[in-house]
Amino acid sequence: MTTQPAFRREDPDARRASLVEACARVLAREGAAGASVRAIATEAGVSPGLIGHYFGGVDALVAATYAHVETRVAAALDQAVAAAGPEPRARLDAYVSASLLPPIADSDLLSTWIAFWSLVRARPEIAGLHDEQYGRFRTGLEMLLAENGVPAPALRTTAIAATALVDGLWLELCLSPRTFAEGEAAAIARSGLAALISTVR
Amino acid sequence: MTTQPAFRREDPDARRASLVEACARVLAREGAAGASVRAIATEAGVSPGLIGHYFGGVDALVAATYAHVETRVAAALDQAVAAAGPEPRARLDAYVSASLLPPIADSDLLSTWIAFWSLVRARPEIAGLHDEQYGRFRTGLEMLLAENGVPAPALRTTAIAATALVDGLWLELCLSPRTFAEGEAAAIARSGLAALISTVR
DNA sequence: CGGCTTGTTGAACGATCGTATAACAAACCC
DNA sequence: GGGTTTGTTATACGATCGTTCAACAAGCCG
Repeated sequence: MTTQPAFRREDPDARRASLVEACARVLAREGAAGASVRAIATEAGVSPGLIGHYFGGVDALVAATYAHVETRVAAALDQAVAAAGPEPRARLDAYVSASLLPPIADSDLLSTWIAFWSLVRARPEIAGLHDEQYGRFRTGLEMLLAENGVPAPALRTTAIAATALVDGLWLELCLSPRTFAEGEAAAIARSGLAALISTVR
Repeated sequence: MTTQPAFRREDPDARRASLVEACARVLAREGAAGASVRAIATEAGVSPGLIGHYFGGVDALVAATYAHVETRVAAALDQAVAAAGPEPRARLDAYVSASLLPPIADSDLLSTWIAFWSLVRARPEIAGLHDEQYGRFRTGLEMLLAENGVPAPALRTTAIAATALVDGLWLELCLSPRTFAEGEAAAIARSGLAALISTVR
């Protein structure tokens, strides 16, 4: 009889990734209040001490989880835009629609965002992470708007308004999906965006 | 020498209100993670057991705090609209501007909102509270939009878009005020709203 | 003034929190 | 294979969590 190993030594990056994914699952299932070191470690099938070993604390793990999820969202949006073809308007619509349809418009994702927002308010050093992420989204949108004929002077404010429109819809859609019919939020965002563009062009 | 009373018996409603206000202060200062029974009781100058006595648990107190803060916000918005005079467009602009200027656009308020959003996700029975309040806001906005010539068929979607625009700006303004110049968010919201209206009228 | 009601206290409870750390063992090198 | 490294486990620790409850006393009523 061969005794199987009690545990495996994983590649550090793979281990970190699995902890991040476990954290995201716990946040989605139990909310920010339930995302304890023990709960996350159990979810990852790992000893509690390992979280301290890799991240030093829960807050850093939550921040890393947010960064990871945000990266995935950005990648999904980029892919949606790329798949929309060369037409500027189709690209912009694809960006907005993808933001408000699964898998990005997902209640579970909101849990990660809420946990991170709590951190932004409580830990000033984490606020910078949010500013970076928000700036990245806005810059991407500015490029799409420029393609669509929005003049440079109006680019910043139009992008801010469009981001707010999409974020506000996304938030409400995640908080109470029953408010909207299938795909309604995306449709509202598309026509709202058209209105924003047409008056500034 | 007269010994002063060790405590006072307060009117139940007054006591509830003072606990709610203490909860809001703790949420603003320490965030959702720091809003413990003991912290709130200390903030209110009261024994920990009293929170259980009046609210039965922390979650119910947070929910009551959200309801209270939301009522104050709604009252402030109503007052801003009333003070704007009879002109429909001025009333609508007043509503939007007040939403994005102090005291409503206040980082401290966001803490209460975040704590409540966490509850909405974790406690299904609390989700109804959110739906009610969101519906109230949207209905109020629908009336202002109707005054401004938005036709009935477009009322619902326009109000949803406008609410999303304002909420998205409010959220971002509270999370990182440095992104915006003084009053910039309100100005963006006003012109964005003008765009939404003009294309649907 | 004396008794009653009950708002309020403060301590105690068990559970769970985050972190630190000693012991173990898996993987690697020589 | 034996020795070394270090990823990993498991436990222990003190702090803090939410809740409960018996005792106390403030205010009211007869």
